[in-house]
Amino acid sequence: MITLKHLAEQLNVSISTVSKALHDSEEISPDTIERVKALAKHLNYKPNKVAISLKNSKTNTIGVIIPNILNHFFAKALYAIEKEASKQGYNIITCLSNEKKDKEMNSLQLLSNGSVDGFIMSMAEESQIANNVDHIKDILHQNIPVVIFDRVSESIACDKVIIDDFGAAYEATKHLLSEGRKHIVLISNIDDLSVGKLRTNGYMEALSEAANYDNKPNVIIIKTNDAIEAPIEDLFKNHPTVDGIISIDNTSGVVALQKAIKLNYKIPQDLSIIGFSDENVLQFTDPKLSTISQHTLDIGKSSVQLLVDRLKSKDQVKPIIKTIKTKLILRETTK
Amino acid sequence: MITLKHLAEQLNVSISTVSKALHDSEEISPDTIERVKALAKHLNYKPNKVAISLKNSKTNTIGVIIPNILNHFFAKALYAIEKEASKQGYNIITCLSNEKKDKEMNSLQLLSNGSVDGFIMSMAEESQIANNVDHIKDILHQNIPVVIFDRVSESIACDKVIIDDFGAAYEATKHLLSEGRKHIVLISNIDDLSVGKLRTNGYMEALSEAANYDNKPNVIIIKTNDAIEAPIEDLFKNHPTVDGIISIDNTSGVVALQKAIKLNYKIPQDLSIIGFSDENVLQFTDPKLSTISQHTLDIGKSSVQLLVDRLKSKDQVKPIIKTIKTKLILRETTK
DNA sequence: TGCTAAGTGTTTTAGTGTTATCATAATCTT
DNA sequence: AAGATTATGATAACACTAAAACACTTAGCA
Repeated sequence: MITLKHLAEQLNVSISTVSKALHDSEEISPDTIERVKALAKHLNYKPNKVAISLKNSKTNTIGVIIPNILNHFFAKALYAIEKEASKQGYNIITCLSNEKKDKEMNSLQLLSNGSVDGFIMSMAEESQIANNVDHIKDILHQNIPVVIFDRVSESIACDKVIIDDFGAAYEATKHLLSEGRKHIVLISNIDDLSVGKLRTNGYMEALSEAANYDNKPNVIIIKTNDAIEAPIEDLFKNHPTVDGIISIDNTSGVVALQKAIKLNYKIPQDLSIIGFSDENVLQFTDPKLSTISQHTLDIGKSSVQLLVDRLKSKDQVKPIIKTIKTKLILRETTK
Repeated sequence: MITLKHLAEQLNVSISTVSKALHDSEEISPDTIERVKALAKHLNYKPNKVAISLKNSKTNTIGVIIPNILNHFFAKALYAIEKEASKQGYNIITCLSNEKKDKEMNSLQLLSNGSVDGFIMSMAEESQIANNVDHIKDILHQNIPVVIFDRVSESIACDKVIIDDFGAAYEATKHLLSEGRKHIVLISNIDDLSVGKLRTNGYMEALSEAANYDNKPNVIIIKTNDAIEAPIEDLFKNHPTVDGIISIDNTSGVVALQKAIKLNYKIPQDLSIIGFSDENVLQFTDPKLSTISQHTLDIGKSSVQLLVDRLKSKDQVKPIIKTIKTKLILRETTK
């Protein structure tokens, strides 16, 4: 690795002269600047990032903690985070908590030793179920900024990026009601998560406000590691009259669609289905699934922007909560 | 941030003493060691990673360059890489080339300034089409180790992790032939990639070896950004007698399955379909897609192991090419 | 003309946090 | 009292940069 020292020795000048020359300092003669730059280019000199980080006490690196990269929502969020971070001159160190609180805690601890300037994260399922957030508060106490997106906790005072989960499910339910649906079921395999509960509440509220809706709310909860298919098959067996399904996670909707097709439901004539997710590989279903789009790219981008703003501002601004608009996208599984 | 200096001042000892005490040096008295450790723990001292990296000229960080994180194969590879790296005490800096050669080159350049000890990457589509690999060779010339997985180039001499693409497609084709299929079509939307070409060759070879197979090979190539659905609909329209489909990417197989169901093909009686990919969300199709599993977790894990070995060994071992076994997994879309 | 003041281009020094090496002082053996 | 042992401290090095110091030249002015 070429260093300032190498350049200085070859040019018979001091290290600082080289440093200043490379920074186009006014103090250095044009001639020297030129000679230094020529040699630097010739030897493909690159300033050592580690040394600069040490000097400046900042790394221009963001720690990103993702609960589950195999979940398309998080893959897309990571995509957006990387893109915006890169644009702003930051690298990202990626950690995958795999929904484990211990791994999440470990990653925060390991990177809070000067490795990163701040964190962007979404909470692991385990942390969220137990509302176990002390490890995150620890980081904040060390004055390392944290931005949490999607899966947040009210007990942490930091910047957050969320969507209006309640409103999104409320709107989707309203839509099915407006289609004249009489038996609307909600399917969730994320009931343990904050966002899951909020979305369920939105569904409940919309139904309770509906004047001429006679059926009781029907929420089918699928536990995290259970098979998705069996409960959905049971649903169609026990309640063949179901005519509206809202899936509030990003897989059960597509499973419901597959099963309904297999059982010869006419979609959307007999049955409407609304999923929850950005467009993704599931778009290849036929008919195409109507979904609530979370605008995942905006979520990722906003998270980076909040963090970068926080890193740049010296004075303590109080926590900002940014809500990203969702959009009900009607494709072919709704009337 | 708490430093050795802080501890030293508070304890009225020198910085070296503190450092030694924290490392359980024999030179330091048990009493002092205890006092130092107590205070360190109390103040939550963590050795500054950046300073240690500077001192040791190594970062324990791996740069990972992924062509497309929205592709399930790469998401899973990243998952495996992160897991193994974490186990071996390395962090990963993730860069997404988004199939662009420029972004790939940029990431390599930006991180080759001491930010990472080595790279794990899979080549961007652009780089691979043009066999544009000088930027990767540059890194190798700087003595920074690189491991390339899946999408490789023969003109680069470095460690690689690949699968037997030819053999995998050959075996799958053989299987369909053994089912007595008479019109086997191959669908590919990765014809520009090295792996795509190899897989296609495997299919061709298997067919050419088949004694009583009368149809010509039929390869449907879908260009990267084109819609997948139209060519597949055309296939069924123009060749309704198709009775075997091999998809060598990880999406077209599931689209073919959807379309076939819609057209009332009985699967697998009338038509067998084999996809190419690990299990993923697509497992929710009904019937379940038979696939060639790439053992993506092994690919990621092996990549990390090769890199770590390379980083640890002083002497130049010549490049290692590791081939991961694939497995034909027969589910419900094959007889 | 001679002195100071200002300007120019460079080097020296110090500091970022850590650790390895060498030095030193105090205590203990013999 | 010389030598060994024990505990601690000082220094240098990693690569870099900001600030201070240093020569040297030139300009301004009595």
